[in-house]
Amino acid sequence: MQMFREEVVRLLSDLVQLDKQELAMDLETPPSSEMGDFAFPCFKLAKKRRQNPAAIAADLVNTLPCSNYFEKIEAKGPYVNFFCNRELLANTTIKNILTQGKAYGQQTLGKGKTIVIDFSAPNIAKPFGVGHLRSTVIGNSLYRLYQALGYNCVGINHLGDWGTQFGKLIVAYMQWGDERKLEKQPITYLYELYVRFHSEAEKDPRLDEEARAWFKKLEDGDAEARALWQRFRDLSLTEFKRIYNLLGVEFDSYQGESFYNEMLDGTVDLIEAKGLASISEGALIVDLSEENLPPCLLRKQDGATLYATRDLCAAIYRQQHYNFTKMLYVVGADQALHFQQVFTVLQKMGYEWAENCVHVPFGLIRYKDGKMSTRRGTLVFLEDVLTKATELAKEIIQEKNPGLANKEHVARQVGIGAVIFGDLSNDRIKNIEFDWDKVLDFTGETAPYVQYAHARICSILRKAESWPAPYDATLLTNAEEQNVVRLLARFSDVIFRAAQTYKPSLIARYVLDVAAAFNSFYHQCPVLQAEEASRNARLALIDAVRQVLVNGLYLLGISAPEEM
RNA sequence: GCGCCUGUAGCUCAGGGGAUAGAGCAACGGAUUCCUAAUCCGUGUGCCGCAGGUUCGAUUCCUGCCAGGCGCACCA
Repeated sequence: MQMFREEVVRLLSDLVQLDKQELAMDLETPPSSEMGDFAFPCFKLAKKRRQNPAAIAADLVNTLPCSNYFEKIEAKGPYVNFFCNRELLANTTIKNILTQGKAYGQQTLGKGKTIVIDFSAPNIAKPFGVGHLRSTVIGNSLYRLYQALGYNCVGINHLGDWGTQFGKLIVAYMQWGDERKLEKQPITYLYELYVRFHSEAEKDPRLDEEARAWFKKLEDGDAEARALWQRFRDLSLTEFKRIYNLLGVEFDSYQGESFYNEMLDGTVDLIEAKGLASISEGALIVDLSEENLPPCLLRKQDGATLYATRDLCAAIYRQQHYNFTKMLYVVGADQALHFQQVFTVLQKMGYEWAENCVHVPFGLIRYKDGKMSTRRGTLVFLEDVLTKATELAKEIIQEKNPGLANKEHVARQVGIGAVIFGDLSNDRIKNIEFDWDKVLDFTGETAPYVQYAHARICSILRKAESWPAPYDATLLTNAEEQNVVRLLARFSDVIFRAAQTYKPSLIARYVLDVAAAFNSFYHQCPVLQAEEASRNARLALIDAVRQVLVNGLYLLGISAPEEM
């Protein structure tokens, strides 16, 4: 597609007083393929030349030189519409996909640059709820998107393994703890203790004080506190890794908040040395009133550090350690202010790279009656969701394709794929109302829809005798074939835009479009039954679709079973 | 009160300042001697929250208002 775009720019730039950059920006995709592949709007020229845009469009069409890239260039109202040479488009697109394979769509513009992505970051000793799914799958997808652009990616799971909550947990465990229960179902049990702590603390505020004291002890290296903390952390991490394994998510680093414990004093000293810190109401803060922000708290009255302190410390450490050109924080939109404060403090400290830190926010998962709360115990466990989705997928397989080998495995791919896709298919900024019926719906705009298209293609390719064979993609000129080809040609543009806007949803939408275009084609055009030349061209086409679906689903962190 | 985000079909949502605003779900009707019917085709629905502004052109950008969500000092 790029080569066609460049050709349009080349053709127009001789006739139009606009620089090539601006020209390329102005090019549009017409609303319907009947209007061509590229459109150049003449409104800007109309102003410059003080002439009717439609007249300019007509004029341009007459004076444009010929090019074998386009089979037709026509004026339609104020637009000049370019129709790609169908044979050439089909031929280059299919050839590119089939020769590049998994690499199709990838670019190299990030070569030599490092991007740090901070995502998932569940809290130790709390169950992995559906709320954490968002950060995990969005972050994972961004990781893969930036890899596809050639960046060196570092995925960091900034575990919530430090903070006052451990004081609470230690108090709760020492008061009501049961060794055997902990052994048996660590996370669930720790969760129970956590919920119990909060309900009891409402009656007895002294518990909160005790919790704060124990966290202080933990921070000061108290052996008893430390041992309990280590135990909770190890048990939790084991369970998290099981979930990540189900989701197919990996990290380059599990350095959580606790990792920075030893460096915190140094960070606070540094901020003080720069004259940015002050005491307010007994706490150590960075005043941000100049920036119109509430103060950033570095130390509580009791001297213990806070979330912001650790994030500042971590950012500085990561810059030194990874020398990133960009760092993404995939964290809920409810923490927007926090990141604004942290980034502002970094800026005040004189770090120019602060501007390369980006908060990638997303909406909350909510119930009909409100936000999910770990404290109140109104949490849906992610593992339950994954299990139910997998079971449902298995039932459907049992019904539709009882002879399938590997049912278990495929059911997991489909069920979990559906859950991931459900999260990724809409703009991340929107809140999601958690609804079992929707999570467990596999029809319409879902992962199974895309996976099914892929499985069908694989099935045809399996049945095709004497394939691969030489093919002539220039035969792919009918409407259904061209629709598919045009979409396939656009893949790398979509990857670029999705990465640039941090929106995996664009890939999800794209992959739906490709699957839909294929399904239309499938019902309209026979492949195996077609006369030989056409058969081979269509086999090449669907093989290309298969590859793009695999690559696209991969970018979302979803697998593509060959049968389902 | 201040700040950030959201408002598009009955529901859930797409929509790169541009041409006639689109999907899925739900409803109804059709398609399988043929490559997986988890599919496809058809039927209709919109003061694009409201009011101004910028622009040749605004669902898209700006301002104000309304509604909902979130946040605003010792939680993360």
